[in-house]
Amino acid sequence: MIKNLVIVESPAKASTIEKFLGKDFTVTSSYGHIRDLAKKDMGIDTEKGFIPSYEVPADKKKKVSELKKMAAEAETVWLATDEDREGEAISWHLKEALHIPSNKIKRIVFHEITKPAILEAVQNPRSIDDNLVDAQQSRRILDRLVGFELSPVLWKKVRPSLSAGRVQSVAVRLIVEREKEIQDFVTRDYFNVSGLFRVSDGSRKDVIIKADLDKKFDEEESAINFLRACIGANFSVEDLEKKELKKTPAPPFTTSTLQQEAARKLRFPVSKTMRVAQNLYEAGHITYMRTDSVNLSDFALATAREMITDNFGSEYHHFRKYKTKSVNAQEAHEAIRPTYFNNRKISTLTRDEAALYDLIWKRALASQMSDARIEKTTVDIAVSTSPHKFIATGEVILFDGFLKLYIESRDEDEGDEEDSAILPPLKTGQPLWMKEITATQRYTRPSARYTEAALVKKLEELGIGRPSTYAPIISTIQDRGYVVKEEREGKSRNYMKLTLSDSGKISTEEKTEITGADKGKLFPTDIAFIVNDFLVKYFPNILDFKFTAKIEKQLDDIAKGDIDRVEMLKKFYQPFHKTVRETLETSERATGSRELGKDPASGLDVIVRMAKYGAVAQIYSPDNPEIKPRMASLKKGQRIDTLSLEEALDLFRLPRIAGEYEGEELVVAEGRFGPYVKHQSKFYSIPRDIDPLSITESECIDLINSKKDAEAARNIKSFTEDPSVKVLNGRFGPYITNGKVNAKIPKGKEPREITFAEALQYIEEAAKKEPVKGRGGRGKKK
DNA sequence: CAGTGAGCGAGCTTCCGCTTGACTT
Repeated sequence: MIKNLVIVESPAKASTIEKFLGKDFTVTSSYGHIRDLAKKDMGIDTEKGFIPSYEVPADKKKKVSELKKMAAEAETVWLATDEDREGEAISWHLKEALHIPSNKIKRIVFHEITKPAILEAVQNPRSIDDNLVDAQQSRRILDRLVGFELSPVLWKKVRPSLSAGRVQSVAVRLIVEREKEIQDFVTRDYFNVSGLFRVSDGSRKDVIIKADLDKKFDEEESAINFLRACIGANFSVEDLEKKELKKTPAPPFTTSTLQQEAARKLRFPVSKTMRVAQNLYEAGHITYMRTDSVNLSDFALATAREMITDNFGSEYHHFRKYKTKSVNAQEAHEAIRPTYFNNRKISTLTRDEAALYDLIWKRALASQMSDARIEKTTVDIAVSTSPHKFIATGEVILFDGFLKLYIESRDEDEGDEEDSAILPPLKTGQPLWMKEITATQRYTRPSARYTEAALVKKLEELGIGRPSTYAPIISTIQDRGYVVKEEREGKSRNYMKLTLSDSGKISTEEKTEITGADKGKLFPTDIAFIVNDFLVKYFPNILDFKFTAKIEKQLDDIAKGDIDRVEMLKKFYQPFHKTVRETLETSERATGSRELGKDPASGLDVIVRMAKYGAVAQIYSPDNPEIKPRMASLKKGQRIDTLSLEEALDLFRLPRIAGEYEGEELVVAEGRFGPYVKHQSKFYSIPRDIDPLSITESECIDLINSKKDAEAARNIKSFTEDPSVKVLNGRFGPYITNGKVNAKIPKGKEPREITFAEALQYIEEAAKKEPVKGRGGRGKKK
């Protein structure tokens, strides 16, 4: 008999809480949601008030029957699921699915796992908030309607098995639009001017300071003119400004900021961050890792204060309460922090766990530390022959504060880091000597492609997705073939560097740099472009970046009891469903077809489009179906949106006939393993250094003969009794084979002297030793 | 491994947000 049964969502949470509550309480967990909409007929009756039909998924059946038994035995059931929309719904589902009578139920909530918080929650039970549950059900139903009506449209109009949804389709849109932006970007070049100046105050050694010109030149000519003007000019300190700056620590981690920092500082993919954080959480080292809150418990604030004063002194402590910025935060948990700040290092952790723990520890503690105070000096350097000025900056840390512990990293596209050195003491009017001035050609850059973490950040800003779904979204869009994470090589590009030296000479140098190389970024696939264009065209409101925010507002109104759930769903579904029906009837099949131009040989049209087995280039006549179209698959790395006419025409240059040998054609073509020559139904790979488009007849014949020679050298002995049985020379020395089984040759036996009978015998013995070779394929393929 | 691409039709795919394990070539 159980007196008090407490149900929470997470088993790790359950064991912690059990310790706080004492003997009269048994604490168990639901492992998240226990029911979901049925798959059949969408699980929603759209005709009659959007009535959902729920069922317990197969992998939850056991858990639910366990919970049912416990609930029946208990005097009181405390539903202690999270204090947010989903948590409220889980409590309601528990009540319904476990058939718990209302008078046995007490609903309690807390958003930090500390003893006072739990005890207070038990003192203040309430009942289930039906409005909040309604809001969750509306969210769930709407997502199902969108996903299960939109996806089949894609199956029909684009390709089977594709998917669309409120969250994933917007994530894909972000990536596609960024890629288009990059494609359409027109680079501009300009010249950056910087100078090195010598400062001398007589007594000490000369000091060199670096300063940048306040003007960028669009033309090489004006850059050179400026350098010329600097020859023999006087340079002096025109103005000197000192300003005190304040730097404030970042708030403690939420799921999204943890994912971003772990990506920048530790190079973790978001999935790894979550896996490692889960380990730390289950071992009791950190608080819950799926949270949108920056709040710290009173216990955490007090222990942080103690830790900081003891280790750095009280001047380093600054009490701070952070407010969540993101609009849709539900704040059911604390920020991510170490459970105990005095656990600086934990010896039992793996390297990854230790690195992530260290990051969490520092960030949480630094958030309670003082601001850093920095003195920033800006020096304007006048040029006697020009109105432009050089500007040098220097920084001195007056008080380090939180910087003692933690510096937040920045993304590469958030602007160049200023190199602020320490400046020597300077006075207004002081002369400076020019050591060198350089004008370097630079190019403007488009926005950077999304990394996983940058996409999470963007989604969070738009209020799309939740802490528990950020990592799964990244996997989903990759699993569905919309996005690939990969490395792409850049191109080399020349730039000019003009240098004026202290001897008064200007030299010009041409240098090269690599541009456009990208690593670990998210790239859209061909199908992503096609699906996105299709969805944006026919379902602009669903694909609107503000769609989720609009829905969230309505869900809030439902939670407040201001609007009715059925009304809200009806208002959304009626026009949406109408558009789905019309799109199915009227829209053209989307192939992402692009016209590239004319084939000079035939005068026919050349297009590139998506076909059944992938992207193809096609030469055809749109007016005359009698002419059979020619098609060729795109090669790896080629994409519909970037393929040029020349590249498309190259695809049709193979297969070609390179000549004749022994009365048969030499066919040159490209296969899965690269280019090959086919002759007498045998295949000969063409090495990398020969271009298959220009390989000659004699080169083909050489290839064939050298392969035949190699095979002859391999063949030690064959038998007329059975031509499949051979003695061959392999990588590890001579062996016997019958095409299926390979056998070793006993020591001391001369390979040339093996008889047919001996060969058969060795093969039989070898077959017994490893009877399952090639048949042992057990495990299922994912 | 060396190429496919017509058309028919059965039966399948698919959403988001809560939670953890169970799996190895």
